[in-house]
Amino acid sequence: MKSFAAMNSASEMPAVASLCPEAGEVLFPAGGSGGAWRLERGVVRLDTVGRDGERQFASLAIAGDILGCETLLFGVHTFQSTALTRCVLHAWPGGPLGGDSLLASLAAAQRRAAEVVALRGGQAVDRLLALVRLLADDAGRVVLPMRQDIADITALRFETISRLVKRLEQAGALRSIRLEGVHATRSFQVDPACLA
Amino acid sequence: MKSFAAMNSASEMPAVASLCPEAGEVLFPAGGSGGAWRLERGVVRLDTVGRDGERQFASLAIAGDILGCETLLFGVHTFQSTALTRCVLHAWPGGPLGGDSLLASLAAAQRRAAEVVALRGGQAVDRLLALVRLLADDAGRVVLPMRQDIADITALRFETISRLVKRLEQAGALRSIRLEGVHATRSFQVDPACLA
DNA sequence: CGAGCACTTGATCTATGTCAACGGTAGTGG
DNA sequence: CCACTACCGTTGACATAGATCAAGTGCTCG
Repeated sequence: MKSFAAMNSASEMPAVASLCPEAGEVLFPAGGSGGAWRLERGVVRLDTVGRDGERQFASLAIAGDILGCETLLFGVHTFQSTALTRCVLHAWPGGPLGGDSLLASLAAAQRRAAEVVALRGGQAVDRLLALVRLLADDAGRVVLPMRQDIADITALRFETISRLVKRLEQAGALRSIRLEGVHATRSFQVDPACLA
Repeated sequence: MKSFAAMNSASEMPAVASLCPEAGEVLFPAGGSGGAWRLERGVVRLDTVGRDGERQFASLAIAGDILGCETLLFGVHTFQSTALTRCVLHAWPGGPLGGDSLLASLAAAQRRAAEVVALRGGQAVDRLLALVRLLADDAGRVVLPMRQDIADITALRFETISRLVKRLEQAGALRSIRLEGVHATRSFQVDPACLA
């Protein structure tokens, strides 16, 4: 399977400086090259991939996170990355790579990892709400990944996620909104009381 | 914020060059200073700490992992670290800090984080076995953390862990052994078939 | 020798998983 | 524009892994 990045870099001689994948697209396969990127907008899941191709959720990247930092050392991606919503990425680092930006990236990765770990413990509703909080923008709007991806992230089942989202909607914690180019069941206005 | 270069100067080197905490000891409180350390032996849990002092499991460090890398940038620890078994740590880095060692540390942290995430999904027995595999040494011996800590790591309950350990013992997957200075219920020889 | 933990074990409950059928939406091709 | 088709999501009935509650037991260390 050709990756999004491969298709783009192959056709354009100068290395591309930004990517705009759609939801569902594989950005980089595990073991492939592709350099490091800063995720400007959107949500990306990282997975480990077994020999038989089965993928296991490993981590989450959201706006501001660095993807593929390890390629600067090994040349290849440790994880497979898949866009869960429409994304925007820029090549990273823009300028010369300093120790400080690496350290900042490391610290951010650790904090993100801790958040992902927290998404997999406790009551099911709380996990879903924690994810919603993580993905909501300043205005309290969220574009959720599809039910199955939420399930993979939270270690629950997609039927459970479906029921919980409905319950939160009926409780007024989420209000469905329509956003251009986004599946109707995935974009919500979050009740302010549920945030922070 | 202190710079990368400033933290590298001789005046900022830690006074102590190694630590040997016992199981249960808090190594560094969240928000405290203490520099970076390489965990040579043992297991350490990292927790986020709320205002009311409640701690939430965030990650795990095992032999070879770097603790408190972020102090090189921020000067303080992001997480509270607690020894789960007897440990040995050395100040890190020993020599001058290169970009490569930072990158290697970042890559290692990401892989460790993915493993921790995996410990919180799937059937309870499989999670416990995955942890055992993670902690076992080359000879197939493990010193497990206490039941409650295993429960925190795997997002299960200590009663469940207790039952599972017993079940694995009765199935022959684990055989209790006695090690000097280790609680009798925590050291095991792992059946080779369970590893790899 | 006694106190305090850590661990074990049993009985019972329930949140979530599982299975199965259906419904809606978005994209496709006529 | 409409019909077709694949997904994706919803919903119900039922099953069960693991949680919860409640006694005990037995290390370990003072």
